[in-house]
Amino acid sequence: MAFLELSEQEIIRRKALEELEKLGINPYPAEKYNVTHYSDQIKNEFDEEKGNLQDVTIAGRLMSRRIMGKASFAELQDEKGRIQLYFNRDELCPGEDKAFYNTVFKKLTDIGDIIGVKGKVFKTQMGEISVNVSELTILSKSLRPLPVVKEKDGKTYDAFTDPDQRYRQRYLDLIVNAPVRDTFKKRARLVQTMRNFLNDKEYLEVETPILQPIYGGAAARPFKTHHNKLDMTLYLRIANELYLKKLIVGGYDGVYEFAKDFRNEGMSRFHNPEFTQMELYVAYKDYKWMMELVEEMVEKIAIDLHGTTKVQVGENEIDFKRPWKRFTMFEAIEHFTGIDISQMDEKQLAETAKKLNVEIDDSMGKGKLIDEIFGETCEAKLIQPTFITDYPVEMSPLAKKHRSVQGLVERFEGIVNGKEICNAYSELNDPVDQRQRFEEQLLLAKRGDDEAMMLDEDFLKAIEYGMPPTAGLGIGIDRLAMIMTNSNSIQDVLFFPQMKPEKKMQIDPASMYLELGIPEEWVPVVQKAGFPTVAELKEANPNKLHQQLCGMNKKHKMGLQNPKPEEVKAWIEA
RNA sequence: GACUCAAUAGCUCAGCUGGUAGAGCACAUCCCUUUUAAGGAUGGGGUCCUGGGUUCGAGCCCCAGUUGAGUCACCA
Repeated sequence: MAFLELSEQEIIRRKALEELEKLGINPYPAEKYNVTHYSDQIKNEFDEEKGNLQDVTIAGRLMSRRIMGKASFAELQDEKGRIQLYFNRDELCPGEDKAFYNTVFKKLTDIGDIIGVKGKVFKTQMGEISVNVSELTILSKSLRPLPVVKEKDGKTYDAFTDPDQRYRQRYLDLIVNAPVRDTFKKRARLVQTMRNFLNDKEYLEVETPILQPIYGGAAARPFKTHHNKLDMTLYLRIANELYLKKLIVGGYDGVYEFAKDFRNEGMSRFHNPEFTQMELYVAYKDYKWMMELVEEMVEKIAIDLHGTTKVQVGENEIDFKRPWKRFTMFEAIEHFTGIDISQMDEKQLAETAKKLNVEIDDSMGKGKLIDEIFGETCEAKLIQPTFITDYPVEMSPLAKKHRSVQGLVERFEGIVNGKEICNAYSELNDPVDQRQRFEEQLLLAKRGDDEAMMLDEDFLKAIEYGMPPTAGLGIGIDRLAMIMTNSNSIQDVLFFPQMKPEKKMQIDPASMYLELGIPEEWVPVVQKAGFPTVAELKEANPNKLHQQLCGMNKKHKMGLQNPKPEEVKAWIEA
């Protein structure tokens, strides 16, 4: 009953599929197809004077067709780009029988089909390098029409832009919007550069559990799940910090992991429930050393991706050239507000926050207040890469106390384009202090902070055996990818960002209709008539339904035998 | 979670004060020179997001819902 749910264009394509099969052409052949060239290679290597590339085979998706009698032009898109194809009837069909050109190519091939062509490269009168096709193979017939996007001089016509469709059907976005493919290549390159950089330093890439009995290492709400056999609650990790530090205890001097983390929080253009973070821990180092590593690594990524340290992000040109600006948190606040809060107590901080229109509540301790003031007054103004150092101890239960300033820890965040991209500490390796900090977190939790950390005995046990002084880093790969690809939303650097499921119309299976005595061929017609469920059918007016069904039979020329009115009545009353 | 905006043909979008649903591309038919957003002519295609309401009459007005986007909140 295809015509009831398919669009006209889909029906036409299905018919073309049948026609191909009738002609003995398999629209989905099993054999491998020997591709010799990519589109970009042909465009780069072809030399009219040399007359090279006289026998090439390429494969890809047909993106446009211009048919003019016995000559046609088409565009083929492969992974590397697009190239024009030229089809000439008499060259494609040298003999008497021109059916292959007239029928198979002209009628049964559509935009979106995956095809392979063999031919010789030449330059058209318009000067475009093209392949003169002598052999055409259909490799996969496309049954749905593709959005058609056209381009001229960098101007795009009828762009495929609906974000809902682009994210839910990312493959379409990738087929039709070339810059999207490039964004994800850049993201892959970014990860590769980072990995090479760390491997060159002989740090060990490791994997640690995603399902964790106690979540920790960050301030966030987790996803909760359940293991049936063990009958226990498990959490999807919010960070992998504590496991990586256990590996430092175990004697590796440098470990890192590209980790998918999961946080059960709101979504926005900067937040997806699952996101990727690279965490790195290096023994015998401190946070100052780590700052230099971050600068060097990110600068290298910028150069690798763009050939320069300067990257255009929205309206800002960001320069990742070392060294980056450095501010302590108190300096930054003083710089942007003119207020020195370094000596204030909790009460004074709360008053200052109010004065600066920073929203606060009673659950906030001294550290949280300072953090809020910073977040409100400074963060968005830090466009060029900047390190903010020396955070209040209350906000950083896993960081080592500052070597010279009371009440602070040795911590820094890297801020670029007004957003945090990384977070690092001199790791706390004093087990007595660590236990105390966890206990303070418990107090915060009692005060109402639902992101306070849980006390992790297992982790404490590990560092009680002794962990070397260690520098640790977490760097947000998605955020960094956004900056490096000039993407406005995290959804643009994730292939499949989290989306709400589309609400599907409920449809009862055909068997339920058959039980009512409805002939099989009429079931989809009844459903299409506005009764997708048996329950709804039970409410129908039999006379009206009967007329509706006969009407549809006529309109769609289905050629079915109309049911009698009493039969329709019997279905409804069955 | 709050507020604002959006949803119409396969795609991009018009649609006046409430009165017979439109364009470009895509698709089909016919003709046709190596064309460049690209040949020409003709034609078909709609659950106007869903469900209610107001009205003689709703794509348009009102209410509720679905999905998306933006801003804010939480957060990396």
